[in-house]
Amino acid sequence: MTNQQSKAKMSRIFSQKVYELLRTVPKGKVVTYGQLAKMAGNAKAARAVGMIMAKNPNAPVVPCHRVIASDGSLHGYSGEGGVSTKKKMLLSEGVVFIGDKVDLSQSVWNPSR
DNA sequence: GGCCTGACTTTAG
DNA sequence: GCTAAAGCCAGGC
Repeated sequence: MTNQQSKAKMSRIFSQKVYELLRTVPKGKVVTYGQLAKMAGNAKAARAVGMIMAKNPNAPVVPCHRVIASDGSLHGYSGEGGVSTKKKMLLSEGVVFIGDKVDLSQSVWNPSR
């Protein structure tokens, strides 16, 4: 899938694309809202992405806990324990944390790889 | 069809 | 370095 997953996903709505992209994020890696938004089609739709995650209709199939802010800090988590649990899960997956933030230098997911 | 909300991001003070 | 405000987008009512 070197290319943009084809135009098949293009037909899908923004939220659907976000779910698909997030689902492709490997364990131990995280992605920022802005990154997801850009991959979904709109780099400025980071807010919309957050709202979609908040609704999280695909909770079990979408690792929403792998989505973090642009600076690596975690934000509201609708799950149990909130961001605390979110951070814990990421740590369990191998994500490197620096204090309360994620080490973007190592744990940020790159679609190129 | 229009207004409000929200898990964001960036720039300025 | 931290806090505050403005801007942009999609979804829900």
